[in-house]
Amino acid sequence: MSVQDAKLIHQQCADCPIRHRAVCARCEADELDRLEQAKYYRSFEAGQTVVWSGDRMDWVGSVVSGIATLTQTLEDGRRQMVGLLLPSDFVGRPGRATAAYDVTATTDLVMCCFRKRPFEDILASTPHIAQRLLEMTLDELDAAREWMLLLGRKTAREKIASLIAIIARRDASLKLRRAAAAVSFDLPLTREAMADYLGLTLETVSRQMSALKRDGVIELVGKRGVLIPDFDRLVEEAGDDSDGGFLV
Amino acid sequence: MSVQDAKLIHQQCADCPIRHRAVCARCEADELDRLEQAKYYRSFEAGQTVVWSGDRMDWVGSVVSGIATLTQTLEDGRRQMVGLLLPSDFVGRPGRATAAYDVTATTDLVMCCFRKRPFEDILASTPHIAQRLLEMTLDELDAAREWMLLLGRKTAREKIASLIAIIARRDASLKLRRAAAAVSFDLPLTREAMADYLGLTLETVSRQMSALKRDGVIELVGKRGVLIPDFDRLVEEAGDDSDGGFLV
DNA sequence: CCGGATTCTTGATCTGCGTCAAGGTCTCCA
DNA sequence: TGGAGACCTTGACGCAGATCAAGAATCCGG
Repeated sequence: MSVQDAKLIHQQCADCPIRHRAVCARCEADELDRLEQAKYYRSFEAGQTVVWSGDRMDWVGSVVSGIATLTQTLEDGRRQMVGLLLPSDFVGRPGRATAAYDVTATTDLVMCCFRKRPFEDILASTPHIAQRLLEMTLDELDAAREWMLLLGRKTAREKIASLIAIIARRDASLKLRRAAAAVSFDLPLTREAMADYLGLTLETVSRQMSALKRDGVIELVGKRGVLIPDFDRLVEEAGDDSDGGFLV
Repeated sequence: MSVQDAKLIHQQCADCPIRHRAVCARCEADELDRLEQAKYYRSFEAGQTVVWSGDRMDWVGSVVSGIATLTQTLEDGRRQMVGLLLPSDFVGRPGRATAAYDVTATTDLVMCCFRKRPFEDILASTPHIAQRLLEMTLDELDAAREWMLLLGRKTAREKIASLIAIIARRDASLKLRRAAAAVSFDLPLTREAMADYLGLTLETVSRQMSALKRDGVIELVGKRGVLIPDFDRLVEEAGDDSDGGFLV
């Protein structure tokens, strides 16, 4: 997808906190212009690193198209993914100079960015954006906490089922919603990335995928394709308490 | 500690987002009064449940004194703690009607509460509070992500060392700070609560505490008391990448 | 359509932590 | 001060998932 196409999508995206014109109906015209001037787009190829943890990061932004991940690494190389960024998700923290996590594009990626200083000014002067950002941050916090339950207490099989359910839910968010029909989609993550997300090894991920396939919970088409014949069955395997909620 | 004492502390607490008079220098007097009227204090005994997950929750609040925990539970009883609430920490989510987690007092606890509706009005009309809340929520999100790394990738020993380091850091936050002197304090959590926090069993927690003691990393005085002869050594055992950061 | 690189699957074996079980210790209250 | 109950420690054993090691499927450029 080209940056131009992505910008077009961006115009239509209702959730992105950075789409200022839509968010803020009350702002002064010159304020709007200031904001639009500060805005710029950046694109990355699949696999590229957007920023490394600890790097200076003088911008904030949101994902326009594609998928990115946030990961932390221990010095001996153990890696844990701590966030999955989808279109409209926000990256960067007002009031912090350096990146706290590695940000990596797992697919081709387009982001909409602001230099941090102007953005902070805007944040201070237009309450809507701070409030919208607060809401989004609270959602992320809920997602992170749901994920803590997964990491701390679920079995490998439950973890895999949870991840597939989560991806299915929002990949197919419109189609699905309790439609009993089978759902299919492509996993946007390698086995290794799944392992990093779930706190498992790549081998265990593969084994449990195979097990779920053997038990008829999912079907695999090629490497990345997944078909879910019975979504409720999958959710059951995920062992979710709160009906699965809506992670990320 | 009595509610009166706690209120007194509350007056002095600079971090609490709810201490409106201190936070907002620009508000109108009648707005202040409206806020102060809506405010009330509640106290709980150690072990009491503040709210159950799923319960209607028509208030928000912040901890004045004592410690509370947020936990999630799978239907078969597996429990994971997802938050530790210390004085000044905020509970409840503007724009949500029911509690998402069990909130439990682990020590005697005093909270400062607002009915949700008035609080939301105030939030909408006074940007400072939304911004302060955003900042706090971002901090919590960082803490949650650090915790995801711990849950997903650290060994039992590293988990214990991390938890002790975290508690030490902010329990002794003033005294410590690279002071080479030994630090000692009381754990505010039972072994079971520690296990729920770390995604371990109570037995494993106990075993690893003993192991750390045997290896001279910590000393135990009574059940709850901990003494850390060499803080850097402890941090090393925690395996932390980013110098341990500052969790919660 | 071929060959190399990546990514994924599967098997064998090992091990850290969970589980089950039996005491021991601290605390609190009479 | 002593006894009951909550809380903690330690041991023996088993198993889920990690680790080590081959292959097999898929992708991709030539």
